[in-house]
Amino acid sequence: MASAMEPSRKERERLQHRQEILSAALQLFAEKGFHNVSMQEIATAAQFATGTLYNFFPSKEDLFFELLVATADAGLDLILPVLEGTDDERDKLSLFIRSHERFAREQAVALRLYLLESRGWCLPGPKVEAKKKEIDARVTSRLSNVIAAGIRKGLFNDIDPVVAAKCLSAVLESLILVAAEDPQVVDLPANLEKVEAVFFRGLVNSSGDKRDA
Amino acid sequence: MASAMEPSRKERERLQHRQEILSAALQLFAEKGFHNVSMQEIATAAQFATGTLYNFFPSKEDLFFELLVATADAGLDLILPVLEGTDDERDKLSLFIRSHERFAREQAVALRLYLLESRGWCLPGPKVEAKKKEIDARVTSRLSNVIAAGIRKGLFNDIDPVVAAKCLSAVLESLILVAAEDPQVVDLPANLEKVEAVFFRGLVNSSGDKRDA
DNA sequence: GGTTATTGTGAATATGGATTCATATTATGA
DNA sequence: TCATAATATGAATCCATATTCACAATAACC
Repeated sequence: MASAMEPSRKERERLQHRQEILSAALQLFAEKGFHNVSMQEIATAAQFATGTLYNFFPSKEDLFFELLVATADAGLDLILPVLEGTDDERDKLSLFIRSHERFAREQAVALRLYLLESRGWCLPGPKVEAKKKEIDARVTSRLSNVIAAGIRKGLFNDIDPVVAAKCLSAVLESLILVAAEDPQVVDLPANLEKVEAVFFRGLVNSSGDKRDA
Repeated sequence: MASAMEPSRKERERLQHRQEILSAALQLFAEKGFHNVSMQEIATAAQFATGTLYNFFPSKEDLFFELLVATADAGLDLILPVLEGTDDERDKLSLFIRSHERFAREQAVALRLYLLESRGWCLPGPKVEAKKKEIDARVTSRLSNVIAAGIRKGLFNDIDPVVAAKCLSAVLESLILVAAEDPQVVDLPANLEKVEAVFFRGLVNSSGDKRDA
């Protein structure tokens, strides 16, 4: 048996199979939603037998939850980092908004999974509920911190940062969701710019004076 | 048999029964979502036998669809009228935003039904899809017309009216949905005011000059 | 009261799909 | 090559629930 260092070929293969199942499931869930995809379907798509799925995941719901967590975390890792650093808060927000384009492009499928299920009401389970709230809290908190900092520096108008943060993320989510439905039709970058315009002419203090902190 | 004028008692009773079924179903669907409510449950709640439901509605999906249409239309009738008239566009938008409080209060249940299902992905059926788009189009079109008018009059900054409209409705939907989940915790009127602040400082031309059309 | 039409009933049926498990296949190590 | 363990298989099981339908209750009309 291999040491703990190097995963044996067998272990790697197992992981690989696991990934293949997850990947097939992701495609299907994102396209049709939890309730409209059967384990049969997933198995067929992943080129396994039905029973095999249960060697990897105790239930359909667990399989789904694992996907949800993975995709949500990956998404956040793509979006949240631009809010770090000590840059100008306007730049951060602008970057944040624009980063949703890459997000939508690179993770269209994962995104659909996350947004569609997290907004709707298809799943029971306190696990999902909890995860959803955790994600929401993470985004809102980072975003509102940035906005609050901007307000302190006099870059932004004095507006409730939490409400502003929620507004912004609601808008971005809805925009991205529409864009994910038919990417050809929607010009996401252009729309993101327009959203930025809407919010910035609201948030940015129009008289050019800065107090600076 | 009664004339076409006066619905007979029998007819009225039948309508009444129908309403009772619809009402029970609304409560349940709004609370648990389409897939997590059984016809048994609805029948029990409405104090009928399972089979009786099928004397009124050909299928579970039809029952649901009927509710969706009814509640959506009622909601729109509550919200859209404030956008009519020749008032000041700022007032109209302000009223529009504030009218969501009444909406949330008076139609909390219907609202949950509509928002939860329309955002998620629980239902198949092109009928539902179509209705959803129709509703969305109605709201966006009225709203963006008002914004465009405001822009022409110099009341608002020159921002893409359609995008602005979509932003606003996305924000209001999300706010209302959260408020519907636990009405005690969320101070909806206060939040609506804050949303108004966010949007208005963005939309309202901060230099006080009006061009007027 | 008896006859017929309408409406309600709920057990029985049908279906879809998640989960299980006895078996087959494949890998591992001697 | 054989014995054993690990995986994979997919038909069979089980369950939930939408839908049906033969029958019962009720109302309408004579």
